[in-house]
Amino acid sequence: MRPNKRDEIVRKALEVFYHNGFHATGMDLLVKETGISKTSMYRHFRTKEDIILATLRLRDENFRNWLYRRIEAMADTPKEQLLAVFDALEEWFAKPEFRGCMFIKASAEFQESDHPIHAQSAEHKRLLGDHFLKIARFVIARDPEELTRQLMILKEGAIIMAVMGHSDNPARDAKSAAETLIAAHSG
Amino acid sequence: MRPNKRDEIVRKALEVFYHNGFHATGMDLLVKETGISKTSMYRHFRTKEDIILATLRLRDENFRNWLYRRIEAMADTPKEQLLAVFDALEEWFAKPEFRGCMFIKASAEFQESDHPIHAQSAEHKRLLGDHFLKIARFVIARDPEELTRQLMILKEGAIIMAVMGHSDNPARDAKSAAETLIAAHSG
DNA sequence: TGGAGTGTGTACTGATCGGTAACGTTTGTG
DNA sequence: CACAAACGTTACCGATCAGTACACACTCCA
Repeated sequence: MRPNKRDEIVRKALEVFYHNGFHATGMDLLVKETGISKTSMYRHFRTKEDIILATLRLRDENFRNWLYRRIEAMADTPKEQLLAVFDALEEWFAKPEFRGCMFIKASAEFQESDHPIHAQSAEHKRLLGDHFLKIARFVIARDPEELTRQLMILKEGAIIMAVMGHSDNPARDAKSAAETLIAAHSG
Repeated sequence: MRPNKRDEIVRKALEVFYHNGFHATGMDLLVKETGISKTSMYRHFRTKEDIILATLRLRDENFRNWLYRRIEAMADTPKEQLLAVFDALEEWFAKPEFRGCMFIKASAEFQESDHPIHAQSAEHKRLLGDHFLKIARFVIARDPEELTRQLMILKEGAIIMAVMGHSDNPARDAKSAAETLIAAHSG
């Protein structure tokens, strides 16, 4: 079997789009940065938009897998796992390649809510929320949905503050807030 | 005095950039949407980037003035004012022209942290945080800085969830979280 | 009255946009 | 070995990008 060129395109394009932005990355730059010919790209994908969608699918898979496994590795109980989300965020923010959430940026560049790219970004957040909710059901009995929505708000807010804010450690702030909220919901 | 054309450009360009995005808005579209000639724009501004920066300055002024006055009108005590931020957010999210936070979008499209547009967006968040901190000092004595950072996280997170999320009312979720946090910090 | 300053409209620049055509080369497989 | 699919290279397409040049109209003020 030949090494899968399509996957290679998606893998490399992901890095370029994440680092450079979507509109700001032209196909010529994509060719230069990935070292893959334009002919090859358009043999596997109809349009630039299709490439973007494929990178977002890969990013969704990579990020959710990483986060889920990370919080499982760091914590034993469901409650500790919910809090470990913010420890994982802290690790993410510290990575040198950290450039914010790719889906927030995608939905910022493609704003119409019925646009495929926007819809797919929203889907990523929905899947994350579903996973958190499953865990939250083990932690509290009354209104785990509200707690989950609030934890999502903390997570997204921490990401924004990590990109734009002046706070040293938004993940730690968010985690201590999460501790308070979980305690309040449990009481 | 002639009516100030420069201000008119900034006012109208603000709407177009906010609705359409920065990279996605070309100068020709800007001319069409604003009804102002390209010659006139380049007489008042050297580059498109200068126009963007001017729109962000106006947006910062408009938004902060609106928010500050709104929470003053809605609440008497400092604690109620901090919570009224989220009532104001709810009003904002409900506006038909709501398209998320212009500064989050700007910093998503211009990612380099030393880019003037990115820096100006971060400055907006800093000014907001400073204002919240002044109020928070009246509410709690111990670590108002941390509470402020957490409220900022809630605010930014609520905006993201309003744009991408599936929750009905992220502002309400954020507000109830803020109530819990303030109570915890006060106790 | 007559510039100076400000505005519009149109046409233009070179560069870049997303995407394609043609052609030769490599590579896995029958 | 032979063939076909996959790949790279190069050149190209029309459209659009940010920005400029030029001719002309209006208004203010000396």
